[in-house]
Amino acid sequence: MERALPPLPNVEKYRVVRTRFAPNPDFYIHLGNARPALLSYEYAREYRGVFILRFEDTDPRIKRPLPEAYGAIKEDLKWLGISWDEEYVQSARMELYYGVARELIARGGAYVDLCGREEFRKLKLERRGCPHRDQRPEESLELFDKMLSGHFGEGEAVVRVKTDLALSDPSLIDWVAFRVVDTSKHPHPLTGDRYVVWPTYNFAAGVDDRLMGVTHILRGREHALNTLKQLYVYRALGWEYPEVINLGRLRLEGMILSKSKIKEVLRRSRRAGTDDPRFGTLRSLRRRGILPEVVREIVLEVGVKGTDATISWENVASLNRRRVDPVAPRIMAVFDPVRVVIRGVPRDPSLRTLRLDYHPTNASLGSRTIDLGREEAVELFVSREDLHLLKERGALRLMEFCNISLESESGDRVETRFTGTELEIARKAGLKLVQWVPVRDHVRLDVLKPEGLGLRTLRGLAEASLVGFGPGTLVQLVRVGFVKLEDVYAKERKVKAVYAHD
RNA sequence: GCCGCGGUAGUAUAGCCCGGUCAAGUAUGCGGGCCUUUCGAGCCCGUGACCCGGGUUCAAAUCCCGGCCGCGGCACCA
Repeated sequence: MERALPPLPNVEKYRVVRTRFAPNPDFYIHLGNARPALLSYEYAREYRGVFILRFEDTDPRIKRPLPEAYGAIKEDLKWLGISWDEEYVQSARMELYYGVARELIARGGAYVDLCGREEFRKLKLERRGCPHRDQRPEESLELFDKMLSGHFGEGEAVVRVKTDLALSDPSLIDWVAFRVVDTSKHPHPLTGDRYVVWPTYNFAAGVDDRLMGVTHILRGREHALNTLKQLYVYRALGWEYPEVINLGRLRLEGMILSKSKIKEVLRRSRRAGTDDPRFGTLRSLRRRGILPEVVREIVLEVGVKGTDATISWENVASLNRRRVDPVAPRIMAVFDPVRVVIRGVPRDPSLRTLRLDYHPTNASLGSRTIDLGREEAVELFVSREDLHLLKERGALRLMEFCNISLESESGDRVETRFTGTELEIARKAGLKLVQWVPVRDHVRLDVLKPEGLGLRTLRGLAEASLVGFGPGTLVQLVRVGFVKLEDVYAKERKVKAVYAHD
């Protein structure tokens, strides 16, 4: 059951509701980004409004855009079921920002400051303005043009928005709206070295929200201060600020979500990709077989709140399992395989050729046959940990096949005897039901499984029919868990999969 | 230097704005039962919590004050 979203504030003030999602394309987006994205989209839809996607790529130096991220983010949004009506890239709107800057300076709402970061900081903490604060707008405009023409190097000149020297929070005082970035050294992936004067987030985002007619902003709580900053631009230009809803953070327990940590893992581990199953990126979740509906469900459940929420992986797995269980084919696979020889299995064809459904209730998934051959002894693999069950009780039930009892065991050779096919007898005897894989016909199966911050490859064997499924299929390995197939090599009889959850 | 947020069962959260319907809801976990050729899923039953202290009130998880603990953010990142 999905919770209904609370109504947006002051919708009646606007002709149409316009919301936006504005990621920095410096990296792939993660579950945390899904919250504002999904909520903004949902609200736009609910109010028959407009949803805008805006790439905020105005820092070619520190948060340098990743060329492939633009497309990857769009892909991830589509995966989530999000579509957008308008799309913008800030680095393509530079002239617009310059125009607004000129107007703001002309109105005395901003000035060009040549004091340098440290000097300004010192003055600011004493609540004193720097000399440039009082220069005439014409002077600032002139300096601004010099900035644009490349006259100043990095750190030599900035445009500051005039706020209030008496502000108790010094970080608000005359914040920087434009700075110089040496794009000959740090070229922007889209515009190269065409621009050297770049708007800061607060300027570009603040201006764009106005220019794009955004009515309701849903963004992270960490932006609370930014709203106050942007308000000075709005006031100076006589604009009215949109409605703002600050959202708390969404974390995923046991998963690496932060960009910096992901990048660190990426640096350290050669085989890790941006969709590494340990990450909380949307592509990682997708790779692990988490359904987009589940992400949606979680985000809507957590709701439109300013409080942080930590989602437990158990919860994610549980929600996903509920949706996946009815449609995932069930296959037997064993890990750490041990060969078990079964004597005395009748050569009855109905016993030696098993026809098994892929799902107990979902008939549309079909079935497969397992041929156990006609040799005197039937040989199967079971998992080593299940061998203990056999040793403890002296007997075991091989699922869908027969009951066996232990005869002898030495080293890796386990001799057992067929004792019948009756499930009821096994039940009454309290035998464990165990999955198995025939020796004469099976495929190799490697499952990549995150364990804490590590990653392990479980090497095992699976029923041969596994190669009949294509990459991307979610299958349930009986008594093991759900895995998503990644690579299926039918000829080589090998399958690679990623562990989804229990 | 400054700004802000939060502390509810093992875990994650709802409720708090607008005090009574909260002897606190949901999910997960755990225990038990039913069902089942999985130790899974489903269904049923059960388990277990309002950080501490003070105040306001007929009544406080909810409002106020203090304390303790945890977390986040800004200052030419977005």
